[in-house]
Amino acid sequence: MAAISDVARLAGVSKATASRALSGRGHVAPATRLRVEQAAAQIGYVASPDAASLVTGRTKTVGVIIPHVNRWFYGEVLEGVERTLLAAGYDLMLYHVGAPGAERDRVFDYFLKRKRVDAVLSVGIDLEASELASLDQRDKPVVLLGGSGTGAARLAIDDRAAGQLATEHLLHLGHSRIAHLAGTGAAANPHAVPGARRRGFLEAMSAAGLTPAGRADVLEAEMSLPGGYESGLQLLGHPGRRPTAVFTASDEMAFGLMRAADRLGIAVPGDLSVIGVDGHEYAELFGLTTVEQDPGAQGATAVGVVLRLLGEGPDADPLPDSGAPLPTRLVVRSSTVRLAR
Amino acid sequence: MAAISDVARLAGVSKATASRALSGRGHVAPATRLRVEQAAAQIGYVASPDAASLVTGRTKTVGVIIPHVNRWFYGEVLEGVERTLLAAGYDLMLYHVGAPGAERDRVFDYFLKRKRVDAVLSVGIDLEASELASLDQRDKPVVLLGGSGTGAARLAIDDRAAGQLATEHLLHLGHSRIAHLAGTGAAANPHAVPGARRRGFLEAMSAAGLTPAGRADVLEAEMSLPGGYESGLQLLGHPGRRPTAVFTASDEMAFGLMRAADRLGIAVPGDLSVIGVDGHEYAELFGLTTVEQDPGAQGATAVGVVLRLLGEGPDADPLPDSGAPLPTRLVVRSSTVRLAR
DNA sequence: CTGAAAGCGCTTACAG
DNA sequence: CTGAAAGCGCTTACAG
Repeated sequence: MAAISDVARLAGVSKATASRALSGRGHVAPATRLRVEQAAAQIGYVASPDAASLVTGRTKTVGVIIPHVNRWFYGEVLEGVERTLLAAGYDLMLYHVGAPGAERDRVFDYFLKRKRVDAVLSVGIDLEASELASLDQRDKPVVLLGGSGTGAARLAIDDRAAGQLATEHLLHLGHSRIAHLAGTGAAANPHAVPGARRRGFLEAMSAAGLTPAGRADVLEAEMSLPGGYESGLQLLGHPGRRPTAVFTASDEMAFGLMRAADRLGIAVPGDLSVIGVDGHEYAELFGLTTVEQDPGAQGATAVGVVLRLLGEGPDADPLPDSGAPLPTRLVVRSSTVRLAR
Repeated sequence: MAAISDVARLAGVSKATASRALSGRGHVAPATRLRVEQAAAQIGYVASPDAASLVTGRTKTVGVIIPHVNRWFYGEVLEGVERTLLAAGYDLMLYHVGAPGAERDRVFDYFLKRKRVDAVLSVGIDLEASELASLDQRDKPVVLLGGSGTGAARLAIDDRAAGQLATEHLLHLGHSRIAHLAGTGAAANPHAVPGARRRGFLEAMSAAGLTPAGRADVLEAEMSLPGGYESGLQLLGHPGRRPTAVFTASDEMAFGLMRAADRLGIAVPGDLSVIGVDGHEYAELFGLTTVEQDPGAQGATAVGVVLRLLGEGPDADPLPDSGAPLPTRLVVRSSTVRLAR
């Protein structure tokens, strides 16, 4: 394995000069630089990042913690994060973090505590105070994309507004009997994503002088297709009064709900209007109206913040206003129509 | 940042002893070990992996290269890989590798060439000879899960057999006019996944004395839902004779095809039987018959091979027979029925 | 512009 | 069972 000393010897300079020539830090005579570069190329020299990290204290690695990798939204984010990180010459260390428990503790207490990452990007995770404290203690930048947690830079769409907009769209179409399929924990934790979307729903309803008629109109389930399907069957299969429109907390839930409607012989949008949140890649094909967001771009933006906190990039580049929510837009397709009277 | 010298001082031992006590390598008196452990816990000491790597030459990190993270199959694999790697105390460095080109070269020439990973796990990538050579040169284990490439340990289902089985299932139900939606490049590269599945299809057809009637019966498209939708419209919208059954190279393609059929007023399975490959999480909900595989388990198995090549785990643990294909099974649901006569 | 030297934080023969 | 010393492969003040 070629070391920098080999390069130095071949180029007839000291290790220090070779290092400077290759890294671009410090002044080196152009002719010398050329000789060093040729020597390096000749023996296929690649610097050992570990050795460099040891002295610089920087690993050029960002740790990404994420609750699912096989869910559309997170996959998109991850792809945007990876692309942006690699373009900046950074490695991406991936950590899948589930529900609180031993495995999760291990990620925080062991993997993230070591000096292996320069920063942590937390995607869609509800960070507990102790976890955030443990990260802060390391004195490394922590950036949150979605999820919840206080004290770190956080980027997110306005989930409450998204829920409100989706609901208002349905109200605007003349619906009044509107149900909501919320994500798990929506009622218990009003500040996490499911809770915020649910609040938007409730606020829009009460602003319209409508209160969901009892608990039956807000069901909680996993924000996945099966979650939407199961809770959809529960909602639509009930012999009582049926809603004419449903706002689901995610597009995947909406797909499940549509499937459930199909099974029960309920036509969308004839008998039932459906709106989701996300802008899932399948939404267009299914004609799903949705409040769209761009997870890939969000991942790229979040990495941009991480990089700036690490002092990379144009010096003067200011941090984006993390107070401003990430963009969303209403995309109306065929799943929502004016209520027939 | 606490260093091992701090631990040593606090425990009243040398750095060498502290290192041995903490790592468990080499003999240390039980009482000494206890004192060192308490000292470490007291100051929250965590060893620097970079420093350790420098001397041991091992990074306890595996590089994973993958062509998509936001496709169901790959997401599942990645989750299985991540879980298994973390359980073994390894970090996962993620590299998204696309079509040949500058970005892809950068991953091989820069990121993977450094001494940062102990092994490389390539998931579903068709590795070129030069790329494989570049990895081999590093003298690190390389394991392939799916995809193609020669000279490295490779785990995969038998894609040809999967294509054959799917086709035979349709033949068995009395279908003879059967079309195939293949993945991109199937005809050009018979040894990569799309090509192997296509070969299985063609072999089963000719064994039954049937030849697909011209090119129209084998279309190529992206192995995604939109790919299946577009090529499905092309196939089913054609005014000529229509197939009574279709074998799609993936479940996601099948979903797209079913959507296309729906749009054209063709009933599944009444007018058209459909079978896919994968065992996608949505397959059950859509009633899709499929040749199921378990990507999560495959990822875990592949990591097992990597770990054994790295000398981890029970010594005597033999390598699994990489000649034997990974398991698949036919799951019959409502999308395939006997041809009405 | 260049070099000699120190040092980043560990682990591992080598002695004892 | 334990310690002193060397060294992994770099980078960075410090001189010159």
